[in-house]
Amino acid sequence: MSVSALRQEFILHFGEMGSRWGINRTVGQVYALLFLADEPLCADDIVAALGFSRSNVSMALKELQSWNLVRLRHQQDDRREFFTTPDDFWEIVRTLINERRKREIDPTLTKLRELSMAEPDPTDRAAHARIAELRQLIEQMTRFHDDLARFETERLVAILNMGARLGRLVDGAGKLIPIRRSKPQSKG
Amino acid sequence: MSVSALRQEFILHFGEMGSRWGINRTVGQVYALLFLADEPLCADDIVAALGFSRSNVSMALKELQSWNLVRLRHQQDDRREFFTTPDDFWEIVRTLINERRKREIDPTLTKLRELSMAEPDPTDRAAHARIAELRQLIEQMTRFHDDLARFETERLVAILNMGARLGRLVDGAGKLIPIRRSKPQSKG
DNA sequence: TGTTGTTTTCAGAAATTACTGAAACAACGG
DNA sequence: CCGTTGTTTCAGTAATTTCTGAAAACAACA
Repeated sequence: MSVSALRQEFILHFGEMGSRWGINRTVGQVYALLFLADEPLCADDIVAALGFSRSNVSMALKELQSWNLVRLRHQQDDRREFFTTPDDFWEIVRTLINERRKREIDPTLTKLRELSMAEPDPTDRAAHARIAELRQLIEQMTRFHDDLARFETERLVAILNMGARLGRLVDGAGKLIPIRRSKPQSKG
Repeated sequence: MSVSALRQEFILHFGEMGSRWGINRTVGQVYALLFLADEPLCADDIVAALGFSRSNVSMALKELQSWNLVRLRHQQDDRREFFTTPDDFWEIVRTLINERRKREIDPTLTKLRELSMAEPDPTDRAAHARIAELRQLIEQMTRFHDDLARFETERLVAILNMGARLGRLVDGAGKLIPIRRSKPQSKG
């Protein structure tokens, strides 16, 4: 299978960026190919298009599945497995954020909770406090993420588009400006 | 220099997570050590604490400087360079986001802009459209980030703490709900 | 200028990660 | 049960990244 110059360049870019994104070249290229593909592809299509070994493609697909970045499809009267990426870009964004959080943040949060349990040695007073502060910061951010993740896409996009106007909700000292008839609130 | 059990565990964790975060073990451990340190450390302190070679520590410090994650300090009557991490956690968060964006997103945005310039081959119509859509999505998100990045920390934290209440600003169809007496606004 | 204390560079060694081909495995139709 | 078609596993190899020690470069100063 031949790949147009446009696709080629996109695919190669994803391959190169892969290492920065925490995936390898093969995974990056396979994802890019599927992302642009006009119809679902099977493993051998991918081998034909990219020239990796069959087993490498198999590994890459497994990795992409573990990231929830591809969907598996079966076609009528065909035993082969076909793969696509979701059509909805916002779904892809959500998936990426969730998976990265799972891999890059959650294990550290667990560790920080564990560490801030134990009563510190007197010489570690400051370090212990700093660990607790980091834990609180991460908890605050993940709580925010949990809140946003519940919104439907429309609402998220609307908030995104508010951009700088969000600042008007809050005064410079971090106090909420009352919206409609709710009571003013001060921060923790 | 000996390191307490608490610090040790924190440092080892950062070393292990390093590869997921796009830095290597040495860089992760050096950062963790500095993060918990009660006072600025020089390169030899780090060698003594972690047991890496002097040159490896030098590389790691250079890498951390390229990430803007450490501050360089000089002490009275001492030629050596001492390093610290910023005290302000939110500053660290901003730095991390900025640097990751610079490394993981901006190059791709540049590439996508380049690719969506060229007039596509007829067979690439759909792929071209998908690239353009991806470009727009990333532009929308980076624009949002630019907006938020201008806020002072107080304001950001207040927005973070609003969490789920942000959803009330916007109705289910993505329309802004008028705040106070401003005119209703519709999106894009 | 030379001396001393420091940081940086760099070529190669060590460790890790990515990739391959061959074999094992699974599902299905005769 | 066998053969066909497709997927996965795995041991070994290739490629890449990390780390080191030695040497070079640098900066401050007598």
